[in-house]
Amino acid sequence: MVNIKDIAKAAGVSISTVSYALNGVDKVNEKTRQRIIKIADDINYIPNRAARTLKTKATDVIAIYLADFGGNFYGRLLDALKISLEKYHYEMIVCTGIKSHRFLPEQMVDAAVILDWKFTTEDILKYTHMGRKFVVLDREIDSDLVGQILVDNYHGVELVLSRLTETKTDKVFIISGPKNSFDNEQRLSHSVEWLESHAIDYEVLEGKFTELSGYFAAKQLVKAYQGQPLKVISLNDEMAVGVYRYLLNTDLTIGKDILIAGFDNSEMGQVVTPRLTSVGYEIDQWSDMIATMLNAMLNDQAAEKLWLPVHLTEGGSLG
Amino acid sequence: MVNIKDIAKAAGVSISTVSYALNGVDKVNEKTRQRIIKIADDINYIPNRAARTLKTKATDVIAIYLADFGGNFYGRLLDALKISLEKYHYEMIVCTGIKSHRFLPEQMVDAAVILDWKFTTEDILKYTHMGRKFVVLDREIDSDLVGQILVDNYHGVELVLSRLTETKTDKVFIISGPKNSFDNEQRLSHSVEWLESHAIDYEVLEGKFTELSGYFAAKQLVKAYQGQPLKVISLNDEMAVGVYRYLLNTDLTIGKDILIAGFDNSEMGQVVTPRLTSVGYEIDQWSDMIATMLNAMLNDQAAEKLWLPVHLTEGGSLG
DNA sequence: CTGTTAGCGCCTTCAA
DNA sequence: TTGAAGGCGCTAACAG
Repeated sequence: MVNIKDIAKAAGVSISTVSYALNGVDKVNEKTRQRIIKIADDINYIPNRAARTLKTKATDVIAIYLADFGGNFYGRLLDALKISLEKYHYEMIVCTGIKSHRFLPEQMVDAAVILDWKFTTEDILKYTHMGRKFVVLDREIDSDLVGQILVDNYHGVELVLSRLTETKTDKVFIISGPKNSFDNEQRLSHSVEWLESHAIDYEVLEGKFTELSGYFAAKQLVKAYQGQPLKVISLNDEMAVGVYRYLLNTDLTIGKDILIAGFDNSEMGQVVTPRLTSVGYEIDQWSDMIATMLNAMLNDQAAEKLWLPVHLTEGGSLG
Repeated sequence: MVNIKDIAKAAGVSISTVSYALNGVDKVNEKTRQRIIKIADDINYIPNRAARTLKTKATDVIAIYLADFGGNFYGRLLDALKISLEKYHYEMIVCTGIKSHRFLPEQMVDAAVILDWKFTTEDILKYTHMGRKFVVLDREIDSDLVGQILVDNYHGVELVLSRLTETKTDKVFIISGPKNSFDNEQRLSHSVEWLESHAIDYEVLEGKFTELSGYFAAKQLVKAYQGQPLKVISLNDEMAVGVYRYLLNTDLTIGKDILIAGFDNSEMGQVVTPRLTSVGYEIDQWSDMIATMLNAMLNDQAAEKLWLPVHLTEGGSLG
């Protein structure tokens, strides 16, 4: 593998001159720089990252941690993050599994974005004290050293429930998600709080954030139907779509007999009829906030805790 | 950040003794080894990966390259690969984007699995000659230095078409996928060959491997329907499910008026009614083959070209 | 403007 | 069984 020494030899200069030339340090004659660059190019020189990292203590690589690659929700965020991080010249890698957490103390990556409930807060704090930088998207941490950018689920719940209960409401059905999901916990607990404080009855149907689990929840809904429109808040869109699908086999219709809203403003929800009313947020905005904060933190600015704004996209599913 | 030197000082030995002790080299007194290990543990020592890589020229990290994280995100394969690679003690990272291709010549990763049509064969061969190892899943390469493990689409097409044409067949509709997909190209070209060699008429409806594109293709099918069952090969399951969905709005039914089979044996296809007949293959087998071959190649054994076996899972969609 | 040199943290040969 | 020392490839003072 060709290295800086080979170039120096070929160019008849010292290795430091090569290093300066290649790194654009303004210390070397323009002509020799061009000559060196040409040679480097000709022999296909690419710097060894390990050596550079060892010296500079920085990799400019940011790792995104996921619990697993199942489901297909995080695809859009990952693609957006890739673009946002590139604006700051960071390279992105995606990791999963406990063992890969080592990359941080090993100094193989400078920082991490956490979307992985298996990555313990304890470890995050430990590595933070080793100089690694973190932005978490899936938990609240009581530390001003850890960046936090969270979907504003509180506001989202309020938007849905106040809209859903504009007309007289005896009861609201909540289709919940899996226990280990931060978003589920937030949406669920705030829904319950909101409904209790407004003295509205509710019932929780347990789901898993999958279309299939929404499909099964819909069976319960149909059973509960007694001639009056049923009001439902589904804690994500996929499950709401499952409800749509189940209702195709019945004579109940969305927007009339079943009034339902979801979260995430997913593509799926935009395609069904009537379109699903959903709490949305801008993925690109999220990824830009993340990249900007990481960049700030890597330049020794303070971490922050921010909420990602949400809005209600109205379809016809609330009538 | 604590290093080998700190441990040496704390233990009152030299750094080489520490290195031996920690790496299990059988050269150091068992008692001092235990003492050293204890100290390393106490002060939370974790070796610096850049330094080790620089010295050993190996990272034990394998990169998986994807074109993007959207659409047909290969979640199941990635999760399986993670497990298979762990058996050989390799770490896995997932990368996307042209710039991250640099990780290979930079020697940040030892090997790569390619599922990314944007990663050119030219670059793969170039990096191969620099000592990096590759297994490609999305193309055939005329080189015995590059590992290749491909879904046996030829056999898959034969299984579907011979089954589909058991009864008298005038014409077969093919719902194709996107141009840049290797699997699409193989399935499509072999379908055409097979049908031509059997003197059966065919028509290609262009799709994109998405449910929505299948939905649109179904409109064409319905137009073409003239009282006789229509025979359809969908080059993946998602599009076939799109056909199911569209037909819900019509009075044609799958398994009677429309006979359809797909590829990939996806979860979605197992849930619809009637279940979708589909060409399946074992993801775990695929990931094990990949990990085993990579491990062999990294131990200087020859690369191979293998085909992943397929089988036909019968649902009711062919009647 | 260019060269010499001292490490970064680790592994490993050679010597004791 | 342990230690000293060289070097992996690169960067960045410091000299010249």
